[in-house]
Amino acid sequence: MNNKEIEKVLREIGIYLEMKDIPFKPRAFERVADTINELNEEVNNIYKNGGIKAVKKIPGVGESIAGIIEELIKKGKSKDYQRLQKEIPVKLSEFEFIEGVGPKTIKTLYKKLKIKNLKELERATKSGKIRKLPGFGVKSELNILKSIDFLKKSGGRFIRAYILNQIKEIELGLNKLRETNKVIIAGSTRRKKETIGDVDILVTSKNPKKVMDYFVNISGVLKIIAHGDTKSSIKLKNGLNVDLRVVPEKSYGAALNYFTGSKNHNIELRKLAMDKGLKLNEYGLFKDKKQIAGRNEKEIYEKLGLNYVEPELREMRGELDLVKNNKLPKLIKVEDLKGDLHIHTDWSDGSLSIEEMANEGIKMGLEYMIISDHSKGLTVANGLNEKRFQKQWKEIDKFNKKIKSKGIKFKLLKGIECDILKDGSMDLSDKILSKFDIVGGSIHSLFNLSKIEQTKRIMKAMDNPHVDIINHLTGRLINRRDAYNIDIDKIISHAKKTKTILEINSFPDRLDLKDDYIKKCVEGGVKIAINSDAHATSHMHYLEFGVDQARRGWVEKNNIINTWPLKKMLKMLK
DNA sequence: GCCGTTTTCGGCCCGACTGTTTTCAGTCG
Repeated sequence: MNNKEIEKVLREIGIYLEMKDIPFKPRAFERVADTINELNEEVNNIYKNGGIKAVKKIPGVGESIAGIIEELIKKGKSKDYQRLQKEIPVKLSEFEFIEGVGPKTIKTLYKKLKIKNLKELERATKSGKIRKLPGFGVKSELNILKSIDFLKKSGGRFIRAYILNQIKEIELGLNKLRETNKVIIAGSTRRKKETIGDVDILVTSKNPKKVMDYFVNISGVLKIIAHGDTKSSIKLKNGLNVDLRVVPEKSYGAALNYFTGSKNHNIELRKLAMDKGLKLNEYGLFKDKKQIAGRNEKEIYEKLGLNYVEPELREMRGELDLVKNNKLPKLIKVEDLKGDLHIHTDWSDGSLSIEEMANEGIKMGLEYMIISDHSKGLTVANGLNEKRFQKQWKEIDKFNKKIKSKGIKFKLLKGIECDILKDGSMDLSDKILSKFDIVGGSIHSLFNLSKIEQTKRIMKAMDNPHVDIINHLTGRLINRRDAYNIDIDKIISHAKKTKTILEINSFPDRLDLKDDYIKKCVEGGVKIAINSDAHATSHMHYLEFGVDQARRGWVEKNNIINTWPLKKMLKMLK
């Protein structure tokens, strides 16, 4: 069983216990499910290497849950889980995205109407049976129906980079209001997560009602979910939920901290406050009834005896242990990038010429760019053979000469995105690969090899003395395609051994490596490049999202080779 | 069910909003 499956069972056990009104236990299961969701390592491996003792070291896992996990790994099932399923045979996962329907409601629906899945819920809603239940009414029935309708149309999370402009527009509108003072996007958007479930906006204002009235009436609203004095929530036509909170100025920092999350980071902060005899909520840090901090985030951390923690780090991945010793990383910024090592042109599947792409790089203030078109194996992308590459080099030389004569400090380099073939050999010969300034290797075929084969394939490519970088290592497409099956730890340690650089591909639906893997690279001393993989000039600005991803992986400037000046960067290659 | 450099027992983060009630349970973040 993999982590996702184990997580699901534990989370559902928690929901079942909640249905049965059992106190505290649901939280215990939920907590472990959250932890496993964010775990870097497969629980399966932890168990294989260290047995049940190692499993118990996972925070929140004790005697009982460790037993359940062992059972899941050994037998693929859990007696406790099965017993609960038998008692209330409901497809919990189908109800997950129905707004306003939680454990207690699911239980009532089952007990009174024998509703076990979404289909039966929809039928009952349409026949007006729900409104007759105690505690329900016409409105709750309608809400459930709307929620089901919506789920059919969309579902899932949004890629942050693709909806950022829409969010910024809402932010701008709020900023223009006379009644608002501070306006800031909090939540997972501020933590720069690759995908976001909803948007949290925070506003300070002396006239919250006006702000709320404006907000629920902005254009593009499909439905008003809540409309209160200090909190409102809307659903936009594309399905995105946006929450707005208004707080007084003196609570701005506390509220920002609270609504930035993550939830687990906040919970730990509150516990820290409690240890000091204080209370932390979204209105401030309090000693008895007196507010001692909360105007800004920094003073809250300070009063808790901590340095400021950047939003990207607030995921309970060890940041609160490190911050106590002043050992948090100094995160990379987008201005630190001096070059882009992965650019396509109309020589293969890009849409613009070498010169057009290069000019955009100059405009962005980059000092160098690698032209890295596809190799011949990728025929769908008009990949280049040796002859065409040699022709392309002449054009690159010509451009560099022209630039130099104009006195512009910028250089184009000769690169390639070379296909890694099934057996790990490269699409072009070593002889020609040796002539490029920089060689990137990519997998564009045979995504479904076994874990052993795929891992071997990539490791062999790394062994090639000319392959400097592995591009988009795991091949995932967010919301569309899973990563290939690889042994990430083995590959990262092989990258270190062979001095191969790993790419953070900045394309919003790739963002490959993902943050956990980036953190592993940093910890393992593997060098990284942040590249745009641009096929048009607009894509070149995606570098920003690659940097965001890097920051979530605890990356400092020094970990990234394209923060170095050209000469030094080239020295870091094989 | 989990956890502990005060604790192996007695605590467990906290508040807003809705829809149903007529003081509150359920949900959400």
